[in-house]
Amino acid sequence: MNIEKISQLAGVSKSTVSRYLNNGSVSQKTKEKLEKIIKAHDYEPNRFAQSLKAKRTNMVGVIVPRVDSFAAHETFKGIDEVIHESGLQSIIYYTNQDINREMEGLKALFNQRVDGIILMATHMTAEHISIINSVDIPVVIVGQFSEEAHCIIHDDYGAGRKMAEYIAGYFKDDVLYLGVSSTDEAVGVKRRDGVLDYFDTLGITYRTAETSFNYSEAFDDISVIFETSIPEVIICATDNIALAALKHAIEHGISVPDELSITGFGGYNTTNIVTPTLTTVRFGYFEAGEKAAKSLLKLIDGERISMIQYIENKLIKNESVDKK
Amino acid sequence: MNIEKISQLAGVSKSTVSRYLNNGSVSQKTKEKLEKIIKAHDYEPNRFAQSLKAKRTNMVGVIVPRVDSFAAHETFKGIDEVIHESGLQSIIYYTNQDINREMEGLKALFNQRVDGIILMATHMTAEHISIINSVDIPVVIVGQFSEEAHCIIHDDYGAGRKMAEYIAGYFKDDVLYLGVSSTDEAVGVKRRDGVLDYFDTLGITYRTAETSFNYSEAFDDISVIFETSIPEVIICATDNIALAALKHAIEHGISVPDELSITGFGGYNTTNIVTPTLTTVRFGYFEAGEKAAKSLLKLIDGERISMIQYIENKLIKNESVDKK
DNA sequence: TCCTTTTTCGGAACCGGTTCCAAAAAGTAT
DNA sequence: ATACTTTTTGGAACCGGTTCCGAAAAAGGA
Repeated sequence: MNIEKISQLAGVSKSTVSRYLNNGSVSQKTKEKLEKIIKAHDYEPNRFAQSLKAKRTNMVGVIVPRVDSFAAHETFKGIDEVIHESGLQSIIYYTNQDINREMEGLKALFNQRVDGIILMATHMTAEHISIINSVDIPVVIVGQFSEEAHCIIHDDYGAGRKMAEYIAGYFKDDVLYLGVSSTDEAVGVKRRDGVLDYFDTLGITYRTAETSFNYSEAFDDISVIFETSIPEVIICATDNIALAALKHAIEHGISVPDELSITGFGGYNTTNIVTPTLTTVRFGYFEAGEKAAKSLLKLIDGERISMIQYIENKLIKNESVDKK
Repeated sequence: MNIEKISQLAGVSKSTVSRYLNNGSVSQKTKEKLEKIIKAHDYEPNRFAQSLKAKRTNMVGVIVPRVDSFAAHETFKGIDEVIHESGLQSIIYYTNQDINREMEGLKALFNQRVDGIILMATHMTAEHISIINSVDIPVVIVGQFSEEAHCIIHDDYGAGRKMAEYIAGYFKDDVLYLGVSSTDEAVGVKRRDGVLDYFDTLGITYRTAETSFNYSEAFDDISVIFETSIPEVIICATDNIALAALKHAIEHGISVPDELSITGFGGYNTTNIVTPTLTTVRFGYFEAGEKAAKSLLKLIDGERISMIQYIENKLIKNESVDKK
């Protein structure tokens, strides 16, 4: 079934059917006739033929570094919900955290003629920017910051500060901040600075250390750190790291939160499953995904939007902090 | 840049360029000439134009009920890896566990002219089958069984049996099997029967109860069950349920595994994060995804494959069982 | 060298839509 | 009824490829 056959059945021309299907500048009579025939044969126009001549392909590309993290999931769900509701399709380009495949993905999706791309970036490089500029379709970055692209980011500095304020209410010293590499601008730098700047203004003394995003690597690092001395409170840059710290503490009979308080960042589901439940900052991952998709749709429609949009987060006061 | 321009630059006809791009029945000389020109302008053929005339769209549809479970993730990763390596694109149709959207997805993806569909089904209904039959492209179902469709399934019965054998080595009575609704054929029926059939042959006495896949609902159900009496060992139909049981035990000062042994099924990452680590059966989710994708590609190429393929699983002996 | 076979190539139709333009029909005002 | 405006419609070109078919060129054989 194609537009030609429909037009023959209705006794009109192809162009009339096409017009009916799109803007609809068609008389009431033909409209009704076509509606009936199209429904009867449940005809749907061929997307490829449509996309060939028309500008829009009604597909958006989503570049996803991983799918096995809470943050990535939630963000993806937010994106998909908006895209799906708008009647578009999302094409996933999965990179398995390989930053080179992010570049590939940008090019490949552009060549696919998607209408726009959402990039869940691991971190931004100059090469990213240059490809994004060379690709003349809208691109929205979610989760990482860049001055030269539209991006949706979490208020990591604010999150750090919230946590610092909360911790400062109970502890004045012997704080350990366990961060990640500062190659990650959002988590490694902003989040850390949010915490430490506030401690600095209050004159709270702290130590810092660095580990990996990976659970087992973090676990090993923590074992080494705790060998020398165990702090009163450890502020971990991610929930995963905090979970590793918790695991270590339980294994070594260190009571949490009585002897050691632990906090994370993220608001992962697992933080409510472990015992004690983990104090953390919950980020609006889902909202970020939604906003990214909505922003992309606006850009596709030619609207102008602000280059940076922030997503709120919230301190979740759970059991892993000693509220003495 | 399009095929016409390339052909003009090379001084040959469109058809020659097309032939070069596809089967390649072109003389060595023109081959080299075209290669150079195409590389110089980094030309890539328009997929929509290609798909219009040619049969294959080089896109496969993947219907995904959820992305926030370990099982779904791993399966998806397996699928994506194979699809991506084969130079195809996967279009995700996310259903958010709404079974009606699975039907929608089948129709929508078919209308999109994808070459084939992988369905990560929640459970199979007659309607599924009828749609799958009406859609005349290959469909592979992963994770659920149906006699009338190609499917990749986990050996749930075998997994149940393995666990039963292991548990039977330490416990002879006071076993609780906490299952899920038998509307879920794989988990609710097969997995349960694998456990209970073996217990029956050995004459081991047990109780059974039923709960939900959902962590919090399971948690509430467990609280009710444990009010009357606490068994020596609880075999939970999923890791999530087992985690809920563990949580309850820890909260109520029930020592695991000394007073209560707990097991799950799934092999989720979280089972190694909690303390004690959880004894479970690890399913080959990633392999299932891979096999589903490979099978689909074969079907697309017109090969015949067997209707049912099983994926192996493995008992993981962790700390949550009392090996007295 | 001539004939036959094989390989390479170009022309044209086609895939299923969209869009522009001019013609036809309908509506309105005089 | 006529002239003018607006709405509706059909024809044809086009999007960027693929594919069939027959012609031309190259290769092989006698």
